Amino acid sequence: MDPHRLLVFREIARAGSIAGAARTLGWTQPAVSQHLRLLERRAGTALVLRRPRGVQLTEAGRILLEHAEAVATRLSAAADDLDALTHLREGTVRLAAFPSASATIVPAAMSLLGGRHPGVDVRLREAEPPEALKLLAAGEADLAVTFAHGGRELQEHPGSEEHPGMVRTPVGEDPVLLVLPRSHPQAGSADRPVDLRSLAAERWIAGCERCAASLRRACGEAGFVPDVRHGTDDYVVTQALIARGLGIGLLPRLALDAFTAPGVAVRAVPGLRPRTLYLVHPREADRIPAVRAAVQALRDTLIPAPGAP
Amino acid sequence: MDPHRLLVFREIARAGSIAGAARTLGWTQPAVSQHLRLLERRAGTALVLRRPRGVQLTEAGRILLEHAEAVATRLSAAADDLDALTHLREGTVRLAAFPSASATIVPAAMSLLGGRHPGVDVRLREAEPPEALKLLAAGEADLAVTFAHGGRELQEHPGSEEHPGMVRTPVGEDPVLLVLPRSHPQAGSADRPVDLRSLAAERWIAGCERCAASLRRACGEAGFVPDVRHGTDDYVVTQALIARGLGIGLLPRLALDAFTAPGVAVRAVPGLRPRTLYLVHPREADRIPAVRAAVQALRDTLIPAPGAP
DNA sequence: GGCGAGACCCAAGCGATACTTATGGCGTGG
DNA sequence: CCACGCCATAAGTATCGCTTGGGTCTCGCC
Repeated sequence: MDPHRLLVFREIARAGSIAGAARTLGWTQPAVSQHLRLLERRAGTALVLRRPRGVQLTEAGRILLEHAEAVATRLSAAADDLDALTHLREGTVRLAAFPSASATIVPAAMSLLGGRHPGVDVRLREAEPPEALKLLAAGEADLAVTFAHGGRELQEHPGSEEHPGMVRTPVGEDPVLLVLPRSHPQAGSADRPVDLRSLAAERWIAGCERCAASLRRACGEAGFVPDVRHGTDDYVVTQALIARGLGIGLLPRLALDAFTAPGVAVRAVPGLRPRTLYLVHPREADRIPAVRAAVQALRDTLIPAPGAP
Repeated sequence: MDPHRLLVFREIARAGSIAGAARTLGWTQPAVSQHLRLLERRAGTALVLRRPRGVQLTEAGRILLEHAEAVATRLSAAADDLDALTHLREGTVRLAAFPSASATIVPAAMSLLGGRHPGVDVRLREAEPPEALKLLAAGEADLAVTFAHGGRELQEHPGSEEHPGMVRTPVGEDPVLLVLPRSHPQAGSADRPVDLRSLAAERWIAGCERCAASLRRACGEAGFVPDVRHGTDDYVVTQALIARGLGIGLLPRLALDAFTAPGVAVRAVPGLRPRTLYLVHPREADRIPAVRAAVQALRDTLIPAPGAP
């Protein structure tokens, strides 16, 4: 049952004649006639009776016409659905982002995207970079916002981040700042830069594995090994510990944008390498309009930062 | 939205890979790949993401797959329906037949057909030949059982029976018999043939227009003009009048097979031309299996008359 | 760690399919 | 009665679609 012939048959039935169908199709009459002939041969029964003023459907023709109409309706619906997706009247983007981004730039980008394409549905799942990459690989997310410590030239060992088939584009840097208790001797005079070497005797609070590694590397370059007393991924917990004088730590600016505890002071440390922010998605995912639009919204939020709050 | 490509896409989705779809289709891999590429080009969005172990559907692909499944289901249902019609598991024949046939041979043929093909639905509409031909021409009947008076060589004027595009095949002859009251002098001695000339003084009861014309022609050849007193199409009415001695008449054997009044006698008249029975249908209607089967059942009932009651 | 297997893409060639052209039959209406 | 509309058939041609023979990439296996 060749569906193309079925649609030609539908035109014959609608026009009431083979020549009429040929006109609406922009074909010649024998072309339509041959389609009908082959269709009747496969069917094993006459589908129309040739009458002087055109053709008349047989019982088989009437039944076939119902199916043809149903097929045509489905094809039209499919085209409509695809059109809605390509023109962003519909669509879904499953976004995975790490916590401090999920609290700051991602909501801003989602708002921007929602204004541009109200029909596009963005679903956020908060996930640290390694987990976000797993979600991408498993097909459970379309787009991930990740970060990596160290400057752009200092990339970590391949194999962990180098998921095959994923493209990772840097979209900005997030400076790493020193967080101290307000009562700390170096908490005042925000203009004067802090030398990391002056903090060799401090007790430290580290974050996740990769953040702790970044801390150790920075301290190592400053000539000491940090005395890490506590560890937590959560930047609210980190600041609560710092505010109580239980240690000091490094936090990226995005985390501090999301939340800064009243009892802490924030200072810049020259030479401290920022973390790099990335958008990651499967290689061909940028051919999905909704993903492309989400990428654009995130870039517009991050790169020129025209109206980000 | 090319439906053929849509079905290829369904195979890709089902197999989970382009190469797998190619295997089930018996094609090479690039063939399937090209179909997918064109489909994605027309769609304006990626339908699958190429992954190491095959492909993974995007949102657009998942939606398209639903439509593809629906189309495939419809196509399969269409093929099934056509198969049922061609193999006579289903089907409808709208039959038009004149009254005396409708009471005799048509029920027998319908019974025969019902035994051969229980799924075929025959719908009988009783109609005199001119009306039956109108039903055929209007497409409201598929097959007509008609008759024409006069031997096969003596056909009436064209234009009335010569409906264009209709084929008329003779399927038997129906002798015309003389019907007398039992009290009539010539009612006895059934073996002796009756000479029409001996009935010149009788009062006659005529049937329909064409039957009356047939009567007049037969009497004219016998050398007299019949004294027609009454007229009716109904062979029961005719016999009621005859039984009461109100006239005599000619009736075909089929009518007498359907009903013979107790008060009448039936005699053969040598030289009286029988009426010819015909099956009529549109030229191509014999390419409709159900019609062909109905024609065959009617012929089997009429021609060798193996088990006709 | 190099290397084959599997999956995919691209470009080019060829063959089958499908549409066109040309012609004739049939029925209807001016 | 002839001209027109509708349909069928046959042959030609052009397009589409599948194959062939390259290549890249990832994974898994020695």
